[in-house]
Amino acid sequence: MPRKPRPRSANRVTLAEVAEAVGVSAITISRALNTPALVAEPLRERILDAVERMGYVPNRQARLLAEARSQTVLVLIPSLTNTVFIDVLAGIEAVLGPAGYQILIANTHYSAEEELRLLRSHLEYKPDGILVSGLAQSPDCRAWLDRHGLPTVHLMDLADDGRHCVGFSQLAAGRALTGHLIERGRRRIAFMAVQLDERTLKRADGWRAALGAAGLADESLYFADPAPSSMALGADLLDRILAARPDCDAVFCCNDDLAIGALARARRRGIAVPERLAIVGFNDLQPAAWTLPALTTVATPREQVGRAAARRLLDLIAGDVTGEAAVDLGFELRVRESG
Amino acid sequence: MPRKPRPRSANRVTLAEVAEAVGVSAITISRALNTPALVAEPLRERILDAVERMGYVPNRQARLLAEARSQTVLVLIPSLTNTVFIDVLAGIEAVLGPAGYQILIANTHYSAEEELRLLRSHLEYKPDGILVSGLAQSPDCRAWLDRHGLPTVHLMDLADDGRHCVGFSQLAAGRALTGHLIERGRRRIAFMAVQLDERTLKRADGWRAALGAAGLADESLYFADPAPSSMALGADLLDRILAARPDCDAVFCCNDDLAIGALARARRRGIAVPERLAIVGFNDLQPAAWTLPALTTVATPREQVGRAAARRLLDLIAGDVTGEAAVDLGFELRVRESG
DNA sequence: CTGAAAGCGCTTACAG
DNA sequence: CTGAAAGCGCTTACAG
Repeated sequence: MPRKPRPRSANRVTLAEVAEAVGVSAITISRALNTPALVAEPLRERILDAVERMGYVPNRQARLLAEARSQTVLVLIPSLTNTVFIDVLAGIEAVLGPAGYQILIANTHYSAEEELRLLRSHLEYKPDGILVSGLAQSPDCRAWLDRHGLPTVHLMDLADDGRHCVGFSQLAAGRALTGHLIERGRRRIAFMAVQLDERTLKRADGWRAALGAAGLADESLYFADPAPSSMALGADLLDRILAARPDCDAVFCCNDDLAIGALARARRRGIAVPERLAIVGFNDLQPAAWTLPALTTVATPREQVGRAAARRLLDLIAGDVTGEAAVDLGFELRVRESG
Repeated sequence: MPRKPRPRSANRVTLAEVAEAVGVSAITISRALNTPALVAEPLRERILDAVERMGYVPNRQARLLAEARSQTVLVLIPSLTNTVFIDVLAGIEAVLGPAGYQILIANTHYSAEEELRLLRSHLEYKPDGILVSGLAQSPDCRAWLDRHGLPTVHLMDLADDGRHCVGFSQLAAGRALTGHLIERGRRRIAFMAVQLDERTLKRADGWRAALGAAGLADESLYFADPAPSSMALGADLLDRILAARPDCDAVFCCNDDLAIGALARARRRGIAVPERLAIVGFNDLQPAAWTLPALTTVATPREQVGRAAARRLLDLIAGDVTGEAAVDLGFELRVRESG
């Protein structure tokens, strides 16, 4: 019994309709479009004319279903407003776009529950692979990834448990920046932590390691706030730090936004930077080079991470699992004027 | 003749396989998942158990195809690195995500050819609607949109030709900011234009209108560079402007990034801002409030534009075409210290 | 409450 | 060079 025809949206011309119009079978239309060499010249022209005239646009959903593939990659990132991930995304797009993949972006808003929810719902798109930023997935999330055996590459950090990842050592970067401050003679170096995601915590561990090695460890110089990062928060936290520890001579802000806010507040308060107080950031986003004094920070290879991770994922999808699991792209100290 | 089975990727459990395992028909599994009320309690439990145990994840491609809908919205934006569009995207996501839509982001890189190419290829996803930023699509692009009769909402600007759009008047904003500078006694106000997209050109028209009305028109104060925007470019253009017009007493930078670069350069050169030279930006991005002196600029309702446009699109998709075609969300002068 | 049939719009072998 | 048949994995009516 034929089902009742459902209303289709305007202009949803199908292959069958083009076929009927031209007077050939659907598969010939398909071939004229996908493997034109297999269709005789004059017929092909008539078909392409009809396609143009009728405004036919192939239905990708149907094609992918028939081909039993999705040509889709899922990208799980914790934030869209954080420039760091935009840069990573740009790198991913630069590699995956030309490779014909559709990128599905899921914003987890730094929440483990959101992450699991988004992962589960987006698995329905049957992605060929997944790019995840951060290694701090909930155990549930990891279980799902493992279970579905989907090629997965982690972004922006390094793991040593065999998971594929492309990034750099957040801990080493935190240690290096702190080491630089120590070398410059700073002795009471505060750490300003916000958001408190895995990467921030590792930078803090690096700060602890460097302070410990120099005999300067002082946990009362650790200032944490779980709120999302912003310049305003950096300014406010600077006030809190100086109120609690007026003897502090340097502040390691866990990212550039905080540092820019802290720097502005310090200057408004008439605190000499870097003479009286060093202020350093992390990431080397564009504005870091344009503050006065220019910000000392750590440059992170964000776009390269995106590109390398995308390439790695394409390899994994193709079944090539050779090579190191963890790809370290390093980081660079950018010593400018603020510390 | 049955076709040869193609290899399916690991863990691609299908509805039919779950059905076989449970010993019922596929449709019953589908019902247990989508309309559980229609399946008897004990059977439903057995089914959900099997689904969980087998790690079944429905194939959205197949579902959407069967339902003859896509539940997808295409978003065409000119840039991902420009924070303006990230904010708009966040607003779109906030509305469309909860509504169950998948957002397909296509980055046109400010290129009309890219735009047309991306539009054509993404039409294959049969989106239910389109969100486009800017009104400057190529005629080809507009022809495609018209022809396919897809619900479309334009972002961040206003049109008067009946197209649906949500934004504000770029021209009026440019005029207002220039008017403010004139009121403050500036007489030789330069305009720094980059990228030269439609929105920038309209801001420049606003600048011209305000200067003209005050009898201050001077086209030699218009400085344009088609290069992409950056703080470094803002700094360089400031040098060029001052070299050509050392008598200039204000610079209207067509966006905040340029203004931040120009401001930094001016201060490095020892030029007093705003006393000797006013420098103003556009958009009121986060850093604008944290420069020294703080940047005078125009606040634009980016996230609200995203939200309102998404809601508008949902209405259009639902067939509701009542209401004004152009929704003006306005802008706000943010007078700070730099001009 | 459960199922057999048909269909969504395409592509992949296999014939001819 | 072109086509009839079967299938991708799901859902929608219609029966019972």
